[in-house]
Amino acid sequence: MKYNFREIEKKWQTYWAKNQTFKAENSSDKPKYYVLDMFPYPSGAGLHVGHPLGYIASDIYARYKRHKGFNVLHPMGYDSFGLPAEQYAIQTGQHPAITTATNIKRYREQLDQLGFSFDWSREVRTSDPKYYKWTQWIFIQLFNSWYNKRSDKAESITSLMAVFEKEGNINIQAACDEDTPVFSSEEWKGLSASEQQQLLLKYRLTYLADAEVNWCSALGTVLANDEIVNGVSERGGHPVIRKKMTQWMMRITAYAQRLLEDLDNIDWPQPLKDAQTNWIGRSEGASVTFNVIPSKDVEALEATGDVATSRTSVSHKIEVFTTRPDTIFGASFMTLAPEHELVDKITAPEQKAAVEAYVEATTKRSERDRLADVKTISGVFTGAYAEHPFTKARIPVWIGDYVLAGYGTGAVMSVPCGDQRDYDFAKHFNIPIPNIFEGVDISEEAFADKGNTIIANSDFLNGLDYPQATRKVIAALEEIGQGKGKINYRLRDAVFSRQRYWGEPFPVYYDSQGMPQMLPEACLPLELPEVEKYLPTETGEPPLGNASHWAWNTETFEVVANTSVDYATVFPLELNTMPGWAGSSQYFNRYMDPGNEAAIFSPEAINYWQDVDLYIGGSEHATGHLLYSRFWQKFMYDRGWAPKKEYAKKLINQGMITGMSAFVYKDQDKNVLYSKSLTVGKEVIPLHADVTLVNSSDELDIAGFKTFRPEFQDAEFVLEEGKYVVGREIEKMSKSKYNVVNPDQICEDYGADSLRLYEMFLGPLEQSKPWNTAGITGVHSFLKKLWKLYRSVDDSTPTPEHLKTLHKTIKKVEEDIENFSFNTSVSTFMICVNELTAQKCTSKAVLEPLAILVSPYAPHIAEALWEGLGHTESIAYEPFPQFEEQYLVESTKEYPISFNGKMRFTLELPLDMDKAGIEAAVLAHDRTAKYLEGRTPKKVIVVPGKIVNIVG
RNA sequence: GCCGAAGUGGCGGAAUUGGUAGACGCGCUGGAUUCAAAAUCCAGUGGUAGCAAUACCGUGUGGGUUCGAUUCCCACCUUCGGUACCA
Repeated sequence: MKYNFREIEKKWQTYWAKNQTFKAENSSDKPKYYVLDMFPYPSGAGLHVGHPLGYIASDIYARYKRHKGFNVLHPMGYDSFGLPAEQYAIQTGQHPAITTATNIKRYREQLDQLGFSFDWSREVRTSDPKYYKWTQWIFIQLFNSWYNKRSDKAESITSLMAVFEKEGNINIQAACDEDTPVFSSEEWKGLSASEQQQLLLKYRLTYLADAEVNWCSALGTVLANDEIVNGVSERGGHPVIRKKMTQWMMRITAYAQRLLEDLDNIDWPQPLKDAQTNWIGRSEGASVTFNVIPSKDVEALEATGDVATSRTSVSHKIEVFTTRPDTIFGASFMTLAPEHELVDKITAPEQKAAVEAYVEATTKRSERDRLADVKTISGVFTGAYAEHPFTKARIPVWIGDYVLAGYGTGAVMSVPCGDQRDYDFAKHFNIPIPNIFEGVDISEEAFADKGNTIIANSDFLNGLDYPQATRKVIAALEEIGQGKGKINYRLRDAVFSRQRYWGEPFPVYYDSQGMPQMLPEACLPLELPEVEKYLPTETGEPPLGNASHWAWNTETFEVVANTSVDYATVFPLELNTMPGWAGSSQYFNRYMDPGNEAAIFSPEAINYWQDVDLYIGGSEHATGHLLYSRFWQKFMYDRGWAPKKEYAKKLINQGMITGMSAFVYKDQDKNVLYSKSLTVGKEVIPLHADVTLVNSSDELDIAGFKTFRPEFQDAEFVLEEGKYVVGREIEKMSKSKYNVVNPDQICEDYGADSLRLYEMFLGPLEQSKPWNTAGITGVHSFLKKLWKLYRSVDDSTPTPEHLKTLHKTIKKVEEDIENFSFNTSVSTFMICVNELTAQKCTSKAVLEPLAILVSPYAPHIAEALWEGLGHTESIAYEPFPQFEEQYLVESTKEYPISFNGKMRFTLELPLDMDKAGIEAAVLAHDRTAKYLEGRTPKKVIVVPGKIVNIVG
């Protein structure tokens, strides 16, 4: 009987669905194991062969764990809010929900045909009100929480209010806004309700703030830093500018230190941890306050030369952050960011025009321009001076765009001898460069090596190295009240508002004072309303401003809010929606109890499943989803809802499968296309050709190409050796590059099992690799051979050779799966089948366990073979075979040999060989003999199966 | 610039703690089968020299450690990711 993969795969997919073979229960005698994939955004283009790579790997592991006796949770869902569906709605008017539903249906068909063992009964969709009810719920919890730095966790806002009542905020240590004033219990009580709310906003974990945001006018929305690539939007590549807007923010910075520290406790790829570490960007140093000398005093100072007079009339303070407080005596100027709030206040009248012109020029420059020419040094003197905290010398205050408003305090003390940017700036504007390092030449460049520093010309720091000087100067600064040790993070609070339609609505309304209020939980979900059009309103409101009717639980709201007025007008609702990462930040926990309508998940469910054991997905989410979700998890942990600080023990980044694009070369001026090697010395424009029009020897189907691109109907094709040869280049798989290979066609031609095996066979899971369909015949013919092997199975006793082949395979496959080296186990299967075929093995005792081994990789054929062996149940839960060493050493035994603890090699020796024989064999070993020449070993120590020590 | 990953046949890639480099697959060559093709099966396939046995050279480059290095150390080159004036 022929290997009819179409029939087999269809049959077993139906069987699994019908019998709910992979449904996971929330309790079991078996140990639990949770295998998670990053759920996809269902795009209109459907899946290409690159998408399932991680899903195949996780499916193999999930199936393997079932064979190993675990209760496996392996869910799948859709991250179904997002921009493309909305853009499509703007263009066509079709509601994003319809687009999304259609796309999901298509995704589901494609996923189903690959034979994944997902528990579909737990599917979630982030755009489903039943799901986003809980996204809104988390938002409310964040709003009702503050971060207590003493207990180092998030706590309920009511505990903070209780403290305010009692003693104000004098003893509170919290993650809060920089500008939070100090107040007493009396002052607090004296405030109006909305003034109190205003203050509380400074503490809440999600808060409303005027933030400098990345505004993309083409998309009509703000973007997070990780949604911007090279200064343009990740989606669409539109320009992005800085703009101040009132936005919902997430106080992720409260968790900066814990997000950093806990990286040590999770088994995630080092490059990904490094990316998060850099993104959080912890730097240790000091904050130092410089007093600005009022400009009227400056002239007096110059006249008298009396530095001390300025002490009495200090007005403004400049706070800076520095990682090198030890170099404070080398500070010869200060630089403020052009956006710094003091710029207006301290600029001297005679410099006003120049400063204003400079500020104007910088704000006009787009982020992109600023990035493009980082090498140009620019800046302007403010005419103001600050006073050195120790020497009391006057230091000129400059502004320069190399100082960023968004980092630290937006101001630096410039130490040209110790920092290259300060050095370049000083050189450019002829500012003195005092040298404060012992025995270092700074005539050409700054000296920034803090490991080799001995401080000089620095008063009480002379002769100290970096750590000593740092400690001493911080102590001195604290003493005079002009600074302290400080840890600064690059991580910013996350902007959480998007001016889009297709996202989660905020469960927020604004009261008569304009203060944000959370909807009562009973009103959730606040459903996304219907709108006439998906663009901003005429008044510039986000698309939700077009909504006339909001679908929310009005009755409940009336009861809870105790009002029966027409709140839709009295209480305006928040019109922004949440960003893409909102829905994906707790989905892994929702899978544990997806149908729960009373809670995001039950305590029983999360206490049973705890956390994800294995998470597989792309590394592109390193500083987005994978950071935000860790943040929310820690919040859920702090508030007692989740039992684990980290939600994923182990994470693997699967590599990208790239496409092999094909190019034709058009003459720049004429309608002539040159074959690849004829382009030398010609001005040609490379154009993408559809890869399906190119055969395996890179020859273009010219007739097909003319149909594909009719504008070349009459073009002249210049051939080489009678062929038009295309150029090849490896690029990301994308519709626009015409290099997409579709899994449907491959399933049709070779079957899902072949595709699964081949995707694994392509190379190491974590490596990116180009797709090349040609090689699939290899794994496909392996499956055919496997099928053939099971044609005549009998109860014959396996020979030692059969058993050796089998157990060798068991051992290798198990090791490979545990190490995620799926590519090499496919090779192992091929070797196994070739050997068993050559050995004419028909023994059920060998073929039965082999079917189980193959089952995680090629589940359909494994089920069919299993059935052929006379079983009536699915193979999915059969115990994984155990290998036995004895079968591997049937005829010979391998002795790894260690010589003087140094020399090591492996000898294959007969099992019954005695010591003398082994010694002789060791001496006969040619490489050993070479070394042993002239040195007679006294004895050979044999530890069976382990080590042979030759003592010379 | 900084951080990270990786360089092995014509191609994708194997190689346990340092121990016969190139497993397995693709491709290619030759053969069997066939009227012919597809499919299948068998043999060969890193380079150079040689009829051959065999010899020499070979894991990005140059050094080093070692009886022995794809593997460990140092320097450099290249490619790919991430990040970018972070004080």
